[in-house]
Amino acid sequence: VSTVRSARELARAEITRQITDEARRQLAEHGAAQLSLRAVGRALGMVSSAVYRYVSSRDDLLTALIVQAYDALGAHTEHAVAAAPPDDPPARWLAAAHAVRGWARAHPHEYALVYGSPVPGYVAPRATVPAASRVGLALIEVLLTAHHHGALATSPGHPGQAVPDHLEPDLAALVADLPPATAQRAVAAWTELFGLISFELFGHLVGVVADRDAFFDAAIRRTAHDLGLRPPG
Amino acid sequence: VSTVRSARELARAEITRQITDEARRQLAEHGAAQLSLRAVGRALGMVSSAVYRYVSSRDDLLTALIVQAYDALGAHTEHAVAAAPPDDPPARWLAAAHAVRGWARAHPHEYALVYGSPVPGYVAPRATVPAASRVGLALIEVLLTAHHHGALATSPGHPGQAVPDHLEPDLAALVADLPPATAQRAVAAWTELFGLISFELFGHLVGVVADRDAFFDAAIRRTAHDLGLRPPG
DNA sequence: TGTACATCAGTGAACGCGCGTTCACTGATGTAC
DNA sequence: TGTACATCAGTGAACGCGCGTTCACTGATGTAC
Repeated sequence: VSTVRSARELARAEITRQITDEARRQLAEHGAAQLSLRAVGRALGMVSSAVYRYVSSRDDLLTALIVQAYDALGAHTEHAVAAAPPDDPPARWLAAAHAVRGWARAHPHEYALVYGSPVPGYVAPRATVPAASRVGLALIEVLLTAHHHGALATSPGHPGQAVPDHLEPDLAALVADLPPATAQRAVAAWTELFGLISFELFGHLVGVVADRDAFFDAAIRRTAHDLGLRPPG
Repeated sequence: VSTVRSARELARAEITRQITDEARRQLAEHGAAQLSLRAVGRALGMVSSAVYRYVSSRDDLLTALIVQAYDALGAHTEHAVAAAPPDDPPARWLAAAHAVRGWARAHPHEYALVYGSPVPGYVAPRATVPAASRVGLALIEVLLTAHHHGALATSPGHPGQAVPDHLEPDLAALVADLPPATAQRAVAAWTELFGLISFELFGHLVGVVADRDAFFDAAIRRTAHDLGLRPPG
């Protein structure tokens, strides 16, 4: 009985998937501003009002795409870290950074959707938070693992300067094991990573940086070093 | 005779100014996507087609706003640097950084217009380049002045590692006097600065950083130190 | 100083477009007895 | 196994909106003699 029942449910799930797939395709091609429910329906051969059986509003669809983009980027980054040499902390950090950049360059409009200017009138629901956190958590995991293996040099910082805690409690708890100066640096490194990628994708390196690959790689290596990550041996 | 002639020209200049002013007001309030020639005309009490006497297209108006935003940010930053203690390089760097952040927070939509996701279908003409360069040039000037006054510690970098040149020739010439490692770091510091601000304005620090002012200040101080900038005495 | 002409600002209507969303409806698919 | 009913997917038309841009036009402002 439950199989029969799920026949309709399966069809429903399948068409919902087709709708978000097509929406993602149009997002990738034309950007978030051009995304319209009518166009999605048209591409799937259904009348615009039919789309409303599956999606309650345009914002609803946008939210789905945002979560999917965060998840795709997060998964891509996690896999890259997992594939890096486990006992080489700087290599793991670099793998994460290059994974983020690689995904962003391959999906510029999806990247812009989540890391560019906020869509006017749209407020991201809390449901997006876990997906949005994956890259940050992957980076923290690299640092924590290095620290637990004793592969984290104590961050120099300003000699003798106290490190106040600017972070939110939840995050502070996550990085409690790290030296405070390293934790602060790590958040800055995280923003620098996305700053580099956004500047590249949004055209601000034109006339500034000639060799983007090498520049990015050098910047990230320097950051990894400044964070205290050291290769084995 | 030329005064009479310029009567009409003055009127023209005045109304052109009113149009861009109103456009900027609407940009600040609703964002670039909501900016429309019709709405601007309406607010000024003119019919939409009349606006075309002064502006050749919507893209034309957008370009004007972009240039004005870059110029406003650039001028604000330059003044802040000029007002900082001239013999204190880190203080000058911090003044520049805080000026950029202050302007961005005061004009979030204008900031998003130039540093957020590119407007779909819009291609910035070359005319925007000089205005867009002003913040970067201000930062370079701080470094060069410090260097010429011997207030720039040699950047540690990776010991013994050669520093390849990833920069475009025009920029490389500008920073030719700086140690290569410092120049490379400086470009990364420039992207980090905007990365920090974009993350703050675009909502990515929610749940991450509690005290944004202190976090930003600490990050920029660290960067200034890493760049080799040292206070006098 | 006055007149004929050219320039320009602003009007109002229109073209053509696409959008999000609603609503009453037809048919098909599933459910209960 | 068969019938009466409920659920749901998809249709087609419509509402109401706003946009960028063009075009023939009226009147006012400036120019040349």
